[in-house]
Amino acid sequence: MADPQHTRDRILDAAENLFFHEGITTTGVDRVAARAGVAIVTLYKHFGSKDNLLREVLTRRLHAWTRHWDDAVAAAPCPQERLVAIFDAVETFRASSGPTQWCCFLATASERPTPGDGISDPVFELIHQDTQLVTERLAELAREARCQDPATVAATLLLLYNGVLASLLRGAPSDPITRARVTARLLIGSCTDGGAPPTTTAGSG
Amino acid sequence: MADPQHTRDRILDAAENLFFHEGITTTGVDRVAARAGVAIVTLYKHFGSKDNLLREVLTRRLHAWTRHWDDAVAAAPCPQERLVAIFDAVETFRASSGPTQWCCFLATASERPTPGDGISDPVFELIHQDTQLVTERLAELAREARCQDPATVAATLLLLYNGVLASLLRGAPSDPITRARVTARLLIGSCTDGGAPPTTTAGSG
DNA sequence: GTTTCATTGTAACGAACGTTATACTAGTTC
DNA sequence: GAACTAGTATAACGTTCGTTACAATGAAAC
Repeated sequence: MADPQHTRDRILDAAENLFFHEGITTTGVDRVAARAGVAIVTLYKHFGSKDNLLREVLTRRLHAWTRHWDDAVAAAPCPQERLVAIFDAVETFRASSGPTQWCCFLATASERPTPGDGISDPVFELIHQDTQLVTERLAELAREARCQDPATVAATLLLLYNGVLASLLRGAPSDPITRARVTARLLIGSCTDGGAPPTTTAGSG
Repeated sequence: MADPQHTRDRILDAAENLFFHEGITTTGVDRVAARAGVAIVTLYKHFGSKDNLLREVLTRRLHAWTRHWDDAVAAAPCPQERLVAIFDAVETFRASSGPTQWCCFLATASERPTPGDGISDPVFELIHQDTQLVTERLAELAREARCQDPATVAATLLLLYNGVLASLLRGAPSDPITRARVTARLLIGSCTDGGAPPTTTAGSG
């Protein structure tokens, strides 16, 4: 036994599952420890506090999400499809990370009191970091796809992306990822010079 | 003094503001009472429990939202715009209900552990009720607007609607309501008989 | 074989929270 | 003025939660 990294990962896994399945405040540290199969003391030796644990969960998740998105973009056949690849990434990410029902960053933001005035909350920093990552990257991909107005396209795709995340929480519409893909292609097709957009968008489901 | 209805409303206002600004679990009953300017005992005389208070807050909010949406639909000049009116309703609803940052139903769902098995949670019933209301109504409006595939149009509008709510929480994109309106019109124009939409035909997923 | 390291079990502290009981005040109604 | 109503103030109970202290176990390192 005694592999610190393995223990650490198990705790992070348990926290991620519980926090974003049952709520962060609702989930006690004891339940996280129990789920991970470790003692509470071990959890505190590794992370120091619940808030710190949450921070590390979000950090890990941000990295994992970025990796999934990178892969999806790399796998896309053309610049237009690279823009849509964000929805493929949501799909594979969800498939890989188990039954986490929805976006950890939005869930955290909704549960947490907004930090007042000049106070900087490291957790909110992470949420903002996630938002900025998605925003900037979409704009960059939109430029590469030669959209007439990359900023607008990026904003609309971000809207669709947020819609997918919230829909997965709400349970409706039933297949938001497919809907987002179809809508995104329609949008991209209507605003790029190059192309007669494909008339059939059966897609790479 | 001594107007029970007024007291009741004040408590509901305070609860709505605090619950969906700082989180439900995070907000204590004492803070709600203090914000409403009433004693904790009065709060319990009126609502019996925190969970019951939350239920009534959500109920009132669902009714208010429905009314706003009704008005927006009634004010729209044509069937196509009646479909888009949901986004006008979000705008006026937000303007009227103060700085509540985001959809109370989604926030509640994200904070609350999913009820297991056959257990029925009245709060989750309300959330589901909200989802169903929006879904059915959008489908009905889509039929009235003579969309080729009303169900698909409704699903996409629901996706955009969810996107608006999540975007308002996240703070990006900056003006999600306008973005949603533009996207919705593009979508509706591309699938109704009447208009001369862009050449793309949205595949039926 | 002692030291070191990762981990465990138990117990407890202090704070916050949901909730209730008791006793009290002020206005309304008859 | 008695009865009723709406609300207040204070205190407390039981629970849960985040966190820490203490003593102990077992495996690897030298």
